[in-house]
Amino acid sequence: MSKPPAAPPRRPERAATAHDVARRAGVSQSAVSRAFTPGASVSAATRARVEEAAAALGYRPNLIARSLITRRSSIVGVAVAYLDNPFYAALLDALSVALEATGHRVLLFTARPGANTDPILEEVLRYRVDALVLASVGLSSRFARECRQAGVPVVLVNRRSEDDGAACITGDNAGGAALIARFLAAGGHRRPAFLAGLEDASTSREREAGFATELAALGFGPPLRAVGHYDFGRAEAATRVLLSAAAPPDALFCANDHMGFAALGVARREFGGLPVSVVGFDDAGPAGWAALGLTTYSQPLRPMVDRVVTALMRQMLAPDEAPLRETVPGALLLRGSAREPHDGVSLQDGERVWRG
Amino acid sequence: MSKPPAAPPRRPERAATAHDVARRAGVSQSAVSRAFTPGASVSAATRARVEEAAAALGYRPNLIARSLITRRSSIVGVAVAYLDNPFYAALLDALSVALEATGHRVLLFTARPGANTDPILEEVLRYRVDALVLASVGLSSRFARECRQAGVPVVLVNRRSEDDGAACITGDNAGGAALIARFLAAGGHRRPAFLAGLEDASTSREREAGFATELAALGFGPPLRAVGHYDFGRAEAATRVLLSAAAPPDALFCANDHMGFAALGVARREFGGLPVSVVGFDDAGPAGWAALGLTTYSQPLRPMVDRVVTALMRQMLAPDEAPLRETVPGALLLRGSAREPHDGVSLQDGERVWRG
DNA sequence: CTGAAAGCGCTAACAA
DNA sequence: TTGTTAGCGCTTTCAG
Repeated sequence: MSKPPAAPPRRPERAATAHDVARRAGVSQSAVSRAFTPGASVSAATRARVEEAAAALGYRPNLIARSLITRRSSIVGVAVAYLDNPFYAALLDALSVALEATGHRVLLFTARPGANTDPILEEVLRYRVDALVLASVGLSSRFARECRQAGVPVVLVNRRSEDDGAACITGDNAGGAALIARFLAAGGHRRPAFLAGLEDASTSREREAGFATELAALGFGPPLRAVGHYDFGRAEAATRVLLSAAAPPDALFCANDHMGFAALGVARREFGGLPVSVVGFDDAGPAGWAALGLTTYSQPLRPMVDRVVTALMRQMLAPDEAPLRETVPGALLLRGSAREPHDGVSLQDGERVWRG
Repeated sequence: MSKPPAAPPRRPERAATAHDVARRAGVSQSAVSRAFTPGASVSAATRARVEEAAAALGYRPNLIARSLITRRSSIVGVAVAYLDNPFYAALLDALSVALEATGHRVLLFTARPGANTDPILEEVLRYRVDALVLASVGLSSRFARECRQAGVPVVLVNRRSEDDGAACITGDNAGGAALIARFLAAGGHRRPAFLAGLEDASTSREREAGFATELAALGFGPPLRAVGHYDFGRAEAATRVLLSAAAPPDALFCANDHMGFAALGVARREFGGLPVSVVGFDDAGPAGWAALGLTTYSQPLRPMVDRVVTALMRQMLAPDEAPLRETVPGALLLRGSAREPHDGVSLQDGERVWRG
């Protein structure tokens, strides 16, 4: 007769607690706590016994319980819209890495572009996050006040808030757009057009204003215009409308790269005979792919993320100082999707750029 | 004399607690708790008084405290590698939405491709997450055991684990790769090549095996081969090597779309004269962009995410049942980057597909 | 350096 | 339906 197979190891009813470890190690529960607290004063002997018992029991300190008492969760709430836009995916990636380096975790909230984000933010505050980062997500002034009252620092990325209680880190929307206007003019374009994102997004508005103002200064009339709502399909449709016009534009500045990719596809596949320059904004990953090659004004990821983390830390350490409001300069990267002026092209970090 | 400006409202030392609300509403603290618990029995009158007091004090239930006692955090840990790969960005987006619909939040962990993920997972378990989703991230068998002991369901996406304690949801690696082999053969290609991802990733290995096996069955010798490590730059370099050979391949099956985009760029920009078909795997967003048009075998996002959520729920409700292990079938989407056979092309949901 | 004791803010029996 | 009571697992004084 063979022995019956051993019963599978029953999962314990509950995870081991500091108490269990203490009992097994023959020390007090607070000794266990201290053994797992970096700076605490524990003798080597105690620590060793605790560690052994902890290992035997598979003990893992409960961070939930810890944050209850320390009132710090080490969690940063991050709300992102447009995760299908590679720029925001990359931003989230970089942000997550940077926050992990400061000992924080990311609690992710995906916001739907049009929708009201207040309920989401309401929810995230219940988790007692240490801070909030909103990437291309709006913040109502009511909610900004609530966050201030709750003592939760807020950093907006790529959005400007009316409320000055929140830090804002943005790319150089106005400057970049103006540079693009000069670039297109210098390249000999006569009929520039603008493809807008969401009408109520500060990014799209600032880029359009910068573009139109500079064009006017250069003696152009108001540019042609269509709205892509920061949506790929709608940007394709808008591009079709623009290029089908009796007098189509010879240059198209898209409010972001994501729409630029859409415009590029339509221009190349459906209007192949028509020479139209396409310029984007962001320098999202695919813009640099050889198969696409989208000329674009960059929002440099690393510097922006660094600023976000700095702003966060500053507000956590000195809540009474004014929040950081910074504009991070980018560069106009020449990738081939737009006809270029003869002058002003230079090399920077291996990339061809235009300085004007 | 004008009055001095009113002092800015001092942020309260601490957030209001259920106790504060109770005192103000003239009820017990547990009444407050019940007023904020969906199914609890509270009279309309009590609820009204509580809600009023809560609103006045800006009270927000502390979810940390709640999870301490309920032992459920409503948080799912999600570890993702390759967020720069649009497929995984979209997967995360869809997953986040699906989990929010089931009342869960996503605690995000970004894993670096090569690195050991155990320390990260160790950390995430301390947050007492209700479950763990690993997207293209490995799970050591030691860690799989730890999760089982801790009672934390684990779902792997696009990874197979040796350990059968974790649920696995994958695309049809073998079937898709075999279909691609038949597709290329039917299209008249003579020298197919394979661009591998990471050598130790189950995705790349299964796709290569399926491809090579089917080619052999069709009478081909072993395909040419290069390794791109699922990295854009290295995939470009590998493509260059393949296409520079004395007898270059006339078709290139890339282990994923991300490398396919790299290959497409190199093939089109650097080897324009050379007719080489490129096929990917995933159907990542840009594959469908008109400007790129990558023919690829899809891993359908929604069905996969649905399965992930199902697997998660099942393990949370019935921890003793065997975890789900499912392969989600895709389709070979014809986007123009590969020469096509005359026969077998059909239409499905507005997409041209090849069924073989 | 160590242990005892007092909570963090909340939920969940249990009586009333 | 309500209030009372006892913790969830941990950190943090405070004595010793």
